[in-house]
Amino acid sequence: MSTIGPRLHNTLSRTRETLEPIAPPRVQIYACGPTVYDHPHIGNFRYFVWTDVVHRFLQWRGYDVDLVMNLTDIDDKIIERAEQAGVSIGDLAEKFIRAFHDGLETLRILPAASYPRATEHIAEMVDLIEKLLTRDHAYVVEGNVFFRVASFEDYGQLTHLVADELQTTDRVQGDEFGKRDPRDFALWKAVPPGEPNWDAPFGAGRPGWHLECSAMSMAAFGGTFDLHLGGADLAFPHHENEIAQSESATNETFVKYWMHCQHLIVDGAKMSKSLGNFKTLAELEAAGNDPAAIRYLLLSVHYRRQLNFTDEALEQAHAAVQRLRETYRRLEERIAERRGEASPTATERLERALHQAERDFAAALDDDLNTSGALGHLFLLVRELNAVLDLDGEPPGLDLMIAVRAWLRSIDEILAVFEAPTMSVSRQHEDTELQASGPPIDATLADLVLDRIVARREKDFGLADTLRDQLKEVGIEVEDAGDAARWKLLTTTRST
RNA sequence: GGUGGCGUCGCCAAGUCCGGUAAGGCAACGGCCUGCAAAGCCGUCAUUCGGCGGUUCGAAUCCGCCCGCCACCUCCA
Repeated sequence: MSTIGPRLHNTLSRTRETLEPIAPPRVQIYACGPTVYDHPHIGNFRYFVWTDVVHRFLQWRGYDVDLVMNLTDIDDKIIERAEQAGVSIGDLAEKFIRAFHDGLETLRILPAASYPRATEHIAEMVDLIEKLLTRDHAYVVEGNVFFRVASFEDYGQLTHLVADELQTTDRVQGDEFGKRDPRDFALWKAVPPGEPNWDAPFGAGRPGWHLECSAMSMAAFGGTFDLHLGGADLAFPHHENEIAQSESATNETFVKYWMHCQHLIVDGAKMSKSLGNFKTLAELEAAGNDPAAIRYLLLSVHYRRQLNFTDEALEQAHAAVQRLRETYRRLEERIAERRGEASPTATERLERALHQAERDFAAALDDDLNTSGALGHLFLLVRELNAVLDLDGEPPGLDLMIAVRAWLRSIDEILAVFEAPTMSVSRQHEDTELQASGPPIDATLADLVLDRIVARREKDFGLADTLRDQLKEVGIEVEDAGDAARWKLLTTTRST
């Protein structure tokens, strides 16, 4: 690990700050997780992929990352949906927790160290409320407990929203429940009998939303920790309230660095069911999109910028991923061949490109996770590498090619887009073994690829072309490579 | 009304904090390679960064004004 940490944009100071963890090399990260009332959508996954990039990058950078992501498994929407569906809250939550984990796996998001659930930390939340009541930071109204925002002097430090300037919405007006100040928020909600509730000294009820993150982060890390992640929409009021209730209870600085990921929009507009532009990962997958292309698109735009998710952007991401994989594959092939005498010119050229890429890629990510910039530097190496691999009979030195491969593997520890499922088929034809490989397809189609190699060997180009057209019909493109053809899937990216 | 952000090549998108004369990807076009392709390579592709002023030897980057777009504003990542 280099001694100087990366610079990250801290929402608190609104500037880039050098990361200085409380107890290096450990970095404690708490990331707001999903409320499990529905299938996660692609916007959720932009955020989850980003938390993964933070996780993987800091790990790559030598930190010992301790990532905790909560699961909100009790809230108004969950209760509502469970009732509609006629299932228990637990079953509903369980179903969407599974969907969430499936999505993480699809997008190659590393598991967090733990996924604490709100319903498993009710006791800690009750303790926290009692502490706040004792310190006069909270008050009870008919079984509801509210946090008294006026009692916390620094309220608003994160988002700089001034109470008088806030737009009054119906939601605020309709949700008073006897609050003394509109800014006050529920720590504990008295609930009608019949709805799920937990016993507490101030009456049966269930916890307010903001409380769980304070309670669970404290359970994991104590009163103060390094880095708190969340979506842009959570800064206010969720995180503002977390700070207020946590610091009021502990008198400690709750979090050193806050980072927020900007939202994703679809075709230039906010994703919403009424606009018909609501996309879930499961739908995108079912439509035949490469998960790596989705991941690439989600991480290729700087996290503090809105990302416009379109079919065209997805296609472009797919093309970019194909290029990376193709170059990596060519490199592996060359390393395996080990033929030709190393050319000093090629070696020198590639060496320079590698060193530059190593330096610039890391520098870009160090500068507030500039993934777009980092990818730009990566592609400069890709071009040089391809050019050098094209110099037939004058390969770069083997050790250097191995070093380049090692570096590509290393950065893929962050990007996680190189790996692609493949299948291979072969056939004995006369005295030669014919081979073909590509992404998994139907065996009979793979057979046609082999038939085509035979046709080409026999110079029956008419048949070869017919077979190629036939395969193209079903979305498979064949690339000739002597007796070992490759195929790839034509870009089938479409979102729905 | 308040807060945050954005407007850079046909499309996507860095660069703006720390001013020095426009990364990268996709697409397109010409060439090499190929039986033909694909992939890859070589070359072409923004005298210009929403507009207008200002500061400066020099501005996409700093300052002012204006235009347009997006998001958030009390339980949506």
